[in-house]
Formats: sequence, C-alpha cells, structure tokens
Amino acid sequence: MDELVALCKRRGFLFQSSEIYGGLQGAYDYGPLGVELKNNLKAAWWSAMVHERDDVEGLDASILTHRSVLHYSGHEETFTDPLVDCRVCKKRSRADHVENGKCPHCGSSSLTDPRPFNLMFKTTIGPVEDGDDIAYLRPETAQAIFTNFKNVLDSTSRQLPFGIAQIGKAFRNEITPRNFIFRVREFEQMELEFFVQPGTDEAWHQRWVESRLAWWREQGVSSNHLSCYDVPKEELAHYSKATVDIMYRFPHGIEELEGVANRTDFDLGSHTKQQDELDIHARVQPNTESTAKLAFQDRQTNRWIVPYVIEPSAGVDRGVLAVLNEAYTVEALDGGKERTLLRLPAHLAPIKAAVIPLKRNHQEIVAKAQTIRSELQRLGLGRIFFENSGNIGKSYRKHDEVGTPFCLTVDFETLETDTVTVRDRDSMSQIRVATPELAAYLATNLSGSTVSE
RNA sequence: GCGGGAAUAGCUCAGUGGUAGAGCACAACCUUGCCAAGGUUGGGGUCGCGGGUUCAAAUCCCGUUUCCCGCUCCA
Repeated sequence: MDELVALCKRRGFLFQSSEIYGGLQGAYDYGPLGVELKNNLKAAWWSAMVHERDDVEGLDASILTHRSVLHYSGHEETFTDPLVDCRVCKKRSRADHVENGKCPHCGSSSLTDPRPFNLMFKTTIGPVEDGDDIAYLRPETAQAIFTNFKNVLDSTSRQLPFGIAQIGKAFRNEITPRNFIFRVREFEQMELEFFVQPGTDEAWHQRWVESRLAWWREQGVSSNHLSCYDVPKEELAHYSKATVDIMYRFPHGIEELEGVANRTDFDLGSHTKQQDELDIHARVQPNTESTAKLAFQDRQTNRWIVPYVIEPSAGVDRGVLAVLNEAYTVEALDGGKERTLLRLPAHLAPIKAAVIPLKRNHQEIVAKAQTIRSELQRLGLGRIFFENSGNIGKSYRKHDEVGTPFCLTVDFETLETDTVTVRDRDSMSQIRVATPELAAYLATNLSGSTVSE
C-alpha cells in the first residue's frame, strides 16, 4: 500500500487535499493522471450500465438535498447517534445503551457527556442562518433517483423492469477516515437503481451480483481477489431485505468494493404520497409531504404497483484503488534490476500512447514526433502524450509506471521509411509500424478488452 | 474520540543544543542514441504548524494538524 501511495503522489494520481495548509482529513484530490484514470473508470461503468443496455436511463441530480428527502429516507434518524466515551476503559458506546450513567463495558461512571455524531453534512441555504434553512449534502446518490422516479418515468415511458443510473459525489462524516482513498468523507458513487416487479426481485438481485462481478473483471480485477459476502440479517441497513457485498482484497484487508442491495419497495414507498392506497410491503413512516405517487401502473390490470428496487452501488474511489492495486506490478529484470509498471487495461490507462523522439535535440525527429502526436490525438482514443525527456530508457520506465500501453519512438529510420518503433508495455517487445497505419493499430489494440481470469 | 508511532528538498533519508546536508529527481547545455547512460552548471527547505525553555532549538518541553497501527464507529 505504501509503495502504491508513493507512486500515486510522485506521478500525479492522487494528492492529500488542502495539503499546503496541513491537509484535510478524509479528502483527496485527483491529479493529472488520476483524473484521467477515474474518468475512464466512470466512462466504462456508464457505457456498461447505460449505453450498452436498453433498459437504463441516466441522471445527474443535485448534491444539495431537501431535508425532507433525508427525513423520509430514514437517514436523519439512522445517521445520527449520540455517543459517550468511557474515561476508564476507553470504549465508546451509544448513549441509549448507557444505563444509570454506567459504562456498559466496565461499569465505570466516568463517562463523557453524550456527543452527537451526525454522519451527514449539513449546510444552510441562503445567506441568513436561522435554523429553518437546513439542507444536506447527499449521503448517497440513490435518494435523488427515487425522488425523480416519476419524472423519469413520465419523460421516457419506461416499462418494468428498468433502471436509473447515476454517478456523483456523496458525503459522509465518517468518524475515522482511513486507508488512503478507501474510507473518505467526500467520495463518488456509481449507483444503479433497477426497478422490478415485486416477486422477481430475488432473481434480479442474483443476476446483478453476477453482472457486477463480471464488470469488475473487465476492469482488470482478478476474480481471485473478489468474493461475495451475504450480509447477515442483523447487519442489514434499515432499507434492505438482502445485501450481497462484493468484497475485494485491498492492501489493508478484504473489504467492500460494491454493495448489491435489495431495497424492496422501501424507498419509493417512503417517498410516495397516498401510501394507504398502495400495497407497500416495507415498513415506512407516514408521509404527509410528498406530492407525487411513486408507483407504476400495470398496463393490463390498471393496478398501481410500487416496484421493488435492486441497487448495485459501487464506490468510484474504491474502484480506482482496486484497479491500481491490481495493476501495480514489480517485475524482476536481468542484471538484478527491476521495473515497476501498472498493467492497467488499455481502456483505463490515463495515457494511451507516448510519442518519443529518440534524439531530443534533433529538429526533424522532434518535429515529426509532434506531428504524429497531434494526428493521433485527433482520433479521440484518449490522451496521447509527447515525451521528450532525452533518455529513451527513462521514458519507457516512466510510462511503465503510469500504465501507458504503448510507446511510439520516432528515430532516424522514421525520417527515411516513415515507420516508428511501437513498444509494448507489458512484454517490452518492439515492432515497426508504418506511420499511416498507427491510427488503425492503436484503435485495434486499445479497445481489445483484457478480462482478468 | 482514546492509546501508540511518525513528520527535515519532489522522493528516500542523514543530521541528539552551535552556519541546512547527501543520493536520486527536476531545469539548462554538451556527449550518447532503444530499456532508469556520462559530464558541467543551476534552482529548490523559515526542518508540518503555534507557543515555551535557552545566549543559541531541526534537536528539549507543551499544544495542534496530518498520516500510519490498534480500539471505537461505519447507511
């Protein structure tokens, strides 16, 4: 982990947030290469979950969230726990578990006053704070999908089953941010809420678990490092009937990479009006404020159905960490040397190809390399990098370290035969490719998906 | 939030009270020309931050911030 963190900083993937002022706990900034990698991962998700399916719509909702949304969702209640600390045994307990002012662990009465631990970030709307203008930064992207359910349904005429997908920031005031970008206070989620007929929910749940595992493998995550955890009933979130966590062997331990939850009709049932007229299975609190009926009218029977929802919810930052960890490789070379490389799948690589003049001060070679770079950049394959460090070996090693799949070296022969050396990151093998064929060569070799076994 | 450890150049670190250092990296120029090459020159640090002790603090003391480990917490 430490080596990976060091590489991330040295090469511009990730920085501690507000670093020059001492750092802000639980917040990280993505640098020049990190933002490319992260964007590529999100694009891969969007492509798989929205574009390649015919039953999912996209959404990009606001982060500022009306208080009532998080009231009826249950978050206002479940995300706030008054806690007390014991000065003797140093354990922390929920205030409602303390009886007669005695520590439930050691019986000592030397306890701190209850302090509220609100896991949601609160802010005020408008310039005057008077207590009534509270809004929350969303603790999950899911809620806005539920509150927009009717809007999306009305504007797209969808039939069940269908889904709404969203990628975006979410905020949780974690007590202990830790483990690099694994647990942070500001993070990004890729969430799908997939609405299904009640009764078909369990089958869909299983399908989505399998589908999501396959997707992670396409991002270069070995199935040896992935596992599923059926969350025991007593650990389930307040909205969940069943949850399967997709676990990944992170450097710090096996932890959740994505959760696939069966949220039943809890969310739509919580946010809908006319709850009494609908057959809601989940236990929801009475809603007196909602103005929309969040239900689906069956075309045959004309009956209103509150769909069940299956939620595959993945952490972008955790995904980036998993993908980096999988790709990070230290390879022994002849002569006792070693090289560090990121074996990223080509579609995730921050830089798709580096164009390198063999001789830094040779005007013709440098000019030719510039021309090749800008022509390849126009193809829209991703970032093509002009690398002119003056040392071919160092250039190769640098691009190994940031996961660039191909290095294209422009040399004296290029000026005569119009060919370049194409050097492959993983095998270090080199071939000559005619300059006019580079576009086709890269298009073919960058799109080939690498599925890890 | 509690306990322990850490913080000196971009990185890895040396420096135990007396002028801020090395290697690598970076920049310029020269040489070389396909896997971290050599030479010359140069830039870069109020030693995490704030107090205190002292003639004098990177160094000792207190506080604080961030990171790491173990608790606690984790929809």
